[in-house]
Amino acid sequence: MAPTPFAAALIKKLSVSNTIDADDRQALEELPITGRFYDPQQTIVHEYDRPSHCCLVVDGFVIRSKSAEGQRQILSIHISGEIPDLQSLHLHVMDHELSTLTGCTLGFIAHDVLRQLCVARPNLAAALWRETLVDAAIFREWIVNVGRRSSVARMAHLIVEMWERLDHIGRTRDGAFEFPVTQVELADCLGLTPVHVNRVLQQLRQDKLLHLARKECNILEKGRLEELGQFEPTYLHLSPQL
Amino acid sequence: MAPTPFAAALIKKLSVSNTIDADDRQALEELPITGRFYDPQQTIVHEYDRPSHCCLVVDGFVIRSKSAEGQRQILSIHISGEIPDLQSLHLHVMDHELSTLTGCTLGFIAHDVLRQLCVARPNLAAALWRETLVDAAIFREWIVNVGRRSSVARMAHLIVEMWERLDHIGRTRDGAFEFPVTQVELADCLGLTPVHVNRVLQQLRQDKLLHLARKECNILEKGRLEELGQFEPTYLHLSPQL
DNA sequence: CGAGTGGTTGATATCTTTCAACCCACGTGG
DNA sequence: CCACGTGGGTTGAAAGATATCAACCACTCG
Repeated sequence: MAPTPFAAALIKKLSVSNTIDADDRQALEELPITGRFYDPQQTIVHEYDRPSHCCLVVDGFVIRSKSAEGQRQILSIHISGEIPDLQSLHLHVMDHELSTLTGCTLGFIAHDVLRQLCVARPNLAAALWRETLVDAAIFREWIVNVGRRSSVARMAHLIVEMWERLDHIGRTRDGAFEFPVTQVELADCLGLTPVHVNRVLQQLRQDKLLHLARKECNILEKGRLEELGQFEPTYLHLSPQL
Repeated sequence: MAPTPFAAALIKKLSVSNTIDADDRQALEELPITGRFYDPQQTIVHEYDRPSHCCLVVDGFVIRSKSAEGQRQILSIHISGEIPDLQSLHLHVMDHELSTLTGCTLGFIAHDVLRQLCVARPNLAAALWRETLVDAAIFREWIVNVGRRSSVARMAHLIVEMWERLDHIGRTRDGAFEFPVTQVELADCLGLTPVHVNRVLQQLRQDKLLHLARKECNILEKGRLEELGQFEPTYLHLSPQL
């Protein structure tokens, strides 16, 4: 059986932080996944839902979010190969919303199937657990980001994080990556106002650190951006050894 | 064998959100755990450490934190029965610091032992995985807290969260609970300044919602505090059904 | 061509921080 | 038993960062 693009994305992403052997790989390739295309800005799973499937991102950007004081806070941005609602395997009620940022190709995997997989292949169970732990590590860093960094540093940190994660699955090209996000959405990631995001981006552009426009992000000075955002990649755990 | 206070705390906490049967319970009671007392403000595990044991909180308060722009951000507060560095089972390098807030009785469990337990008792593996997922859910709520809520709402939310979590393990008594935390530490939880925390607390005291003093927190009007902090308990997943 | 979405701008308001001082309770040592 | 040192809490004035409001601009799509 030829590997589906679904399994391929999942395997590629899992392999970044986990050791996946041939048998694991085969088990993943045989996983029944039903695909579906979603338009931008669509809700995939609502808060309080009790999903029976997990959602695998194959293409596009997916976000998790919840609201407070009428404003939305984006909790995480998910990219190809990730399973943003993997937690629903053990946390039955959704405590936040899952939606598409851009048009997305998604694959849905039944919870039962995943549970069986975890029993049959403990190594994959550990890998999936680990993925949720990396998720949590990123949440921690986002707490620091909105809690303790200035608006410019926040933006710099977010951009470098996205670059690092996308780079490890081969979705960057010389300092640039596709990032079709509006300033309103950036504001929702960073706990800022859209107007202020605009000004922050102008400053970063002026300082020749970053150019974000037309669904594309160009990093001009990665080193200085990292410094500005105090970016320290340990928390991404981008290697099976870490 | 009489159950140690270590196992007892762990079982009590796990039972809040998980279904633990008699065999599970026995397996937990037989777990080799070495106890140790820690003074307040001591580091248990440093950032970049590679721990070989997990740390079980039996008594006292433990925090996870990391720093940015010279300021500390507290990421979570852990209470009796929790294992704050359970993630180190699969994430080998610490991306943050673990330390005591108060004097603490801690129990240390070797990673190997926990891994064996997960293999031998899949139900406990699921329970532990679930605990790390609840952790992540709390991180998400904290992102919302620092990202989108006003200083007063932040404080209200934090206090109600602590009340709920402590209440479920029987550590509250009529609207009050032990909470030996300084204003500086609260500031580090909420992404605020100690001075501002002081003013927020004064306002909450004036409005007769809350009185926090002498290591004790008195909740005067739980309903209005919840409203003020927009507290919605789903994210705590405080029942095996959720 | 017109509507709509996303981006930009300037003026002003608000919230939170900063800084510097002061107070109070507690514990310790002379 | 008092004097002092210390940690935590409190206060006021001023500065700074970010939010708010209300326009306006520039594409793109139909």
